Parts: sequence; C-alpha cells; structure tokens
Amino acid sequence: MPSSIKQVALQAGVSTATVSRLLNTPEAVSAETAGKINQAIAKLGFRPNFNGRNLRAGHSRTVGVVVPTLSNIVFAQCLQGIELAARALDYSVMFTATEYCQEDEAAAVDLLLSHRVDGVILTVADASTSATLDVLDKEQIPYVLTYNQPQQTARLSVSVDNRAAARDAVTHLIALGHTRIQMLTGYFHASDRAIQRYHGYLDAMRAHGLTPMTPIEVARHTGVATDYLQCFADLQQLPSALFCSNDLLALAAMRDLRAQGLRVPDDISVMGFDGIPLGELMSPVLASVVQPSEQIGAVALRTLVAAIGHAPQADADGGPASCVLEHAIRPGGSVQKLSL
Amino acid sequence: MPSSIKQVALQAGVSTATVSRLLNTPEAVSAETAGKINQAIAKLGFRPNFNGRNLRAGHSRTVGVVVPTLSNIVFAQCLQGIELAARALDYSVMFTATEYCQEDEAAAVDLLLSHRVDGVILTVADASTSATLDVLDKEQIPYVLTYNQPQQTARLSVSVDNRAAARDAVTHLIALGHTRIQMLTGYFHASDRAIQRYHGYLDAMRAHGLTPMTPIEVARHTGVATDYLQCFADLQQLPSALFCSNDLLALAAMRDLRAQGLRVPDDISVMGFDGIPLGELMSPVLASVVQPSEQIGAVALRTLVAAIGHAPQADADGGPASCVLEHAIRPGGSVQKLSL
DNA sequence: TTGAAAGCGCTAACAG
DNA sequence: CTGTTAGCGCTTTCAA
Repeated sequence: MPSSIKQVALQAGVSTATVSRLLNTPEAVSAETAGKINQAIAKLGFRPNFNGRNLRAGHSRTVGVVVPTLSNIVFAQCLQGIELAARALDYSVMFTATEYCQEDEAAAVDLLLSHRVDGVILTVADASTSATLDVLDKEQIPYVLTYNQPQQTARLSVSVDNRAAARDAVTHLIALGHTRIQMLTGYFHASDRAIQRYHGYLDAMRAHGLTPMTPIEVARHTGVATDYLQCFADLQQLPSALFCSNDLLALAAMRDLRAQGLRVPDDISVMGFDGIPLGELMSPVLASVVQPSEQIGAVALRTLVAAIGHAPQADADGGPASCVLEHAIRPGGSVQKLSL
Repeated sequence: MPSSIKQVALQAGVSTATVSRLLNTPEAVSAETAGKINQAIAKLGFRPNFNGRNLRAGHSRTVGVVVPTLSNIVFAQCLQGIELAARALDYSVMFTATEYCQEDEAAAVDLLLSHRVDGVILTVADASTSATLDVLDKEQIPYVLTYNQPQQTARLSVSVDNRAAARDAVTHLIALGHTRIQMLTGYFHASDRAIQRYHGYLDAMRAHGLTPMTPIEVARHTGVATDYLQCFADLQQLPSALFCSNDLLALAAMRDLRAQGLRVPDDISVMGFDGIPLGELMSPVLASVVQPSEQIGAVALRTLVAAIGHAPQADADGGPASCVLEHAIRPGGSVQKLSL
C-alpha cells in the first residue's frame, strides 16, 4: 500500500497542505521546509495518487483514444504520435480499439468518460452518422477526429484532404498513361474516408474525360476474399491500374494478383493510399498517397489539449481549429509507365 | 459538469448508499427502488466517476502498458492483444511508449504508478539490468514482461523461447544448404532478445559443425545505416544467408542489398524474426520465425489480472506463471535452397 | 432493504 | 510561508 500525503506530512512535521504546495507550487514553500518534505518523500517512496488529485481538481490530464484497430499500422503510428505529443504536454493516454464495431465504439467512449478523461481522440466509421459523437457533443466533452473529415459540422478533425489526395493519386496514374483505372476499396459503410477517396477518383477520371469504372468493395480485413478476382477472369475487362483505398488492401491485392499469375506492374499496376513505411522497403516500391499518420496523431493531441483549455462556449476567439495536413504522392515501381 | 451519485439520489428520493448499491450489487436493491433510481440515472445522464470509486476502492481496474515503440508493428499487435483481452475482463488500458530510452521507461512507469494502475505490462531493453523492474518489485506492483525472457528470476513473462526459435531458424537455413550464415542484429544492449537469439544462432551453427560469423550490429531504427554493407564489398566475404534479429531489419536489409545490386535470394538469402503479417504479402515472402504477438499480449494481460487477484506473498499455491508460447518457422522465397 | 456517516488522497480557500 | 478546514464522488460499515 503506497503512502499518502498525510504520512509524508507527519514524517516531515508539516501539514498536508504544505506537502501539496511543494508538489504543485514549489516556489511557495521555504527551502528549509522543502528539504524536510523531500526527505520524507524519498524515505517513504511517496508518489502522489492521481485519483485523489483528479477527483478534487475535476480534470485528469488524461485523454482517451479510440481507433478501429492497431493491426493497421496506420493507426498504430497515429497512436504513437498521440502518445509522444501527450507525454510532452504531461498528459496520459487511455487507449481502446473497436475492431470496426459500432457498439464497441459507444462502449469504449462510455468507459473513457467514466474514467473522466479530459477529452477524446477518435476515428469513427462514419462521422456524419456516429451516435458516439452525439454523446460526446451532448456531454460537452472536447474531442478531435482523426482521419475522419467531417463535411458539414464544426467538429474538430485532423486529416488530409482525402478527396484531393485521391484525385492526385489517380491523376498520377493518368499521367503515366493509364486510362482503365479501377478502384478497390474496403466497404464504404465502414469508412467515410473511402467514400471521399472514391469521389476523388471520380473527379480525376472525369477531369480527363475518362470513363469511371465500378469500384470493387471488399472486406478490409486482411485475408481479402479473392472472389473479387473473378472480375479479372476476362482479361478484356482487366483494368490497367488498380487504385486501392489503403495500402494493406493494395498489398493483399498484389499478392492475390500474383497468385492468379498476373504480374505487377507488367500486367497490372497497383497504387495504394496511406504511404505506410514498409511500402518503401518492398520491391517494387508500393506507389501510394502518403499521409503523415504520426503527425496526424500529434496534431490531434495538441488540438485536443487546446480545446480542453478553452471554455466550451468561448470559441468565439481563436480557439482550436480543424487541420488539413499535406499529403504527398509517392511514386513506385508497383505502377508501370505505359507507352502512350 | 457531469452529475454525481448525490444528484441521482436526490432525484430518486433515496440515499447515495442505495444508488451505489444499485450500481455494484443490484440484487441488494428492491425492484421498486431500482426503477426509480434507473429513471433518475437516465434523466440525468449519470455516469459513475471512476476517480471517486478508485480512490475509495483502492484499485482501478486499469493496467499500464509500456512498449518501446508502436512503429514496429510487433508491439502494436501485442498492444492490440492486450486491449482486447482487457476489455473482455473489464479492464482499461493506459498506454506509454519509451522510444527505447531507459529514462523514459522509468518515467513512464512512474506516471502509471501515480495513476494507480493495478499492474503493468512491459517490454524492457534488458530485463536483467532494468532499474524499472526493481522499482516495480519494491512497490509490490504486479507486472508481466512481454518478449523479455528473464533468465534468472521468478519474474512473470510471456514470450517465445527466443534461443530455441533462433536455433530453429538457423537450422532451417542450414537444412536448405546454407553454411555461411551471418547474423544482422539491432544493438545487443537495446534488446536482451537479440542476445538470446544470437545464442540460438551459435547453437545451431555449432551443432552442425559450422563456423559462426561475427554478427553485424546496427541501429534498429529504420533508415538502417547502410554502412554495414561495406562488409559485403568483398564478395568473397559475402555470407550466403543473413539471419536478422527482426523482420523490420530484414526488410530494410533486403532493400539495401538490392540497392547494392545484390539480388535476394539469388545472391543472398534473408531470414527475419517476428513473422509480421506483411512479410507474407510480399514477393518473395519473407522467411521468418513467427511469434504470436497478439496472443503474447492477450496472455500477458490475463496473467497480469491473475497476479493482481493473488495476494503478493500468497503465490505458494498455483498462482500465475510465466508462459513460453510456441513459435513457428515460416519458409519463404527470401531464402534460396542451395544445391548441395 | 435502506439511511447516516466516515473516509479514501488530494487541493484550494481562508486565516494566521 | 504555513496550518485549518471543507469537500471532490464514491463505497462501506453500522444501525435501523
């Protein structure tokens, strides 16, 4: 059983208030007293109990994080960025995953709220229909979305411009001579980003007078049901390039294509989205849209802390704002340059 | 400001004690009263404050997790396993990373202890010299090591048998006709696992009458200083196979080797350790030792919870025990079968 | 089955 | 600069 401020006070021969002062406003304590207290602290191995502190203070210097899964390195990097930034600001992180399950999403937030986190960072399936966000709104808990890029509301978010990024990716493919470009994506209902990226795909195709192809939706979880490859049985139908809604999907698709005897990029080009670091280690390098995941996390954390600092309704002044970070096209050998 | 048990009591016309009872031992409250209270709870949107509860109860149903980094997918998967298992047992997770920095390790544990987590799951650089573990021991906080496989003490840990696993890997290489096998590893001082794996390498080489080669130590952080490739300038010196202490290193090495004009596996074979899922999507498939990272996390969490349940000194009976999980060799095209 | 009351560890007025 | 005191939200005896 760890010792309390009371025992430290007793040991040092001062009041608990003075010990508390040393902990919080050391300059308000005389050097002599400080010495005695520090000695007592060391002797007892005292460590403040944040539960007591939080209870009293009404805040916890803790943020909650909710991501779909850590199996996708993208979210792991984001969490990494959050944790690093949090530590720098003396915040702690409670972490939860949802496995892309809506109920778990709500349950996760509920739990975090019971822990009285000061705010929440989360990525939801669809920001525009999320009951979870409504709860957060109603309870007046500051929160910041990551990856989600809400269209309508004034919700705080940190992301890239998914639509523009996808447009750039497809434009990149077009610039390399591709015209039959098809999108391979995780279920739209599980990711509002995927929808935005599809719109970007359409933008680029139309801007170049190309006919969009019907997107192929597959379960995002690895494995990747290879059923979709049926589409390619007829080689006449084969697109020249596949634009995938994320890198994991792209990698899985490449594997599946190879298993079908198709060569990448000779027979078909593949481009991803996310720009995971491993994509660059492979041969051929996975062409992709790089989004700065770790930075997304870091910025989200700082935005959240800023939001926590601001009174809920005092956002008339320059309070924290949503942030759209830069994306970049990473060319790679997984995409072939076609002779025109 | 969220409402408290007091306001619920007032609203329902009962005492706070009764509300508390409904929350903790519902069967001890009459149906009628329960109805009134539940109504009040719903009306007020009440959510218990765990800070108050923890303070009073002396435990938090929260565990702390400390990993080196989330940039290595291995630890992300482990954390994923921990979180899933924790949720199933109604535990919450506070997460911290150390970036392989010893001081951060100590600071992280300190912070977690201030939050009064009930226990800690952690991976340290070197379990046998970690001051952090000594702190945990002294404070009587239950903890479980992951990946670390302490030699001497009775410390709880969950890992594979690193030495045996490495031995199996190198034996696999030998079985495929390799004799000039060299190990490429992250700094030994940053990972006791790497040392154990090196011993496994030695075991296998010696068991087959082969001459061990001097291991190449490099900074583990990606980038991978390509200086080590100097070793290979003299093609006479070139090993036929490189056994890497982890998959990220293996992938980076393959990239670097290719950049040098060496073909994998034609000119040199590469085998990794960890068995990250992405290794299987690549072409060629990365041969590796698969360790069940997510399971390591899940088992660690359950072991920790068991340890929390047990009184510190009551481990005479069948208390929680360390666990060595099965590893598996994943063959892959990154390793060439040599004609003998 | 319910209520009254004490106290977990800490901080923030308010006095001195 | 320091002590006294009250109370954050909750659980848990002890009585009723």
